[in-house]
Amino acid sequence: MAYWLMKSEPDVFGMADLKQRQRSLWDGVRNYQARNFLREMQPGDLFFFYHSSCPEPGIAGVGEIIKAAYTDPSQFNPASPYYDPKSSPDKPRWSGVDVGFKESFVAIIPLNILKAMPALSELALVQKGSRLSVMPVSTEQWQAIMASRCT
DNA sequence: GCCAACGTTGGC
DNA sequence: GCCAACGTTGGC
Repeated sequence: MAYWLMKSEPDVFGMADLKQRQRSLWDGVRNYQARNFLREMQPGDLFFFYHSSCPEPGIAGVGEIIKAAYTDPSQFNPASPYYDPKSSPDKPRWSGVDVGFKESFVAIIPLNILKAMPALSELALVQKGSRLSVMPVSTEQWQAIMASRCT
């Protein structure tokens, strides 16, 4: 079992949306490093749901990987913002995973708090200039974040 | 809205 | 293979 962190803009898809729908395809990842992490995910893995590009950036809760990576259909849909004309069905570029709702935090753990935690100094999220939207989280990092949330 | 940092593209 | 130009991310 592995731990991860995934970013999403809550205006597009946030923790509240996952809570309401309980299960969803996590699509639209268009970065090779992030995609490769998606492909490593296994059912039962847990991830932090991070809200980006919003008034209160931070970790909003926990989700679970329900289904391992498969072809992200949005890459073939010209009407989708995630459309990739250079991808073809016989050689798809991009993958998505199915995720499920686990826990919505009482309060978002804000980015500035995460940045101040010594246990997270190696986490890409808090490193200057990092834009990686899917990243692995170590057991120690996971426990440090879980211990810092409001209950 | 600004802008630093990054990833990708494409000419050479 | 280099690297300038461009588009995007994402915090502030």
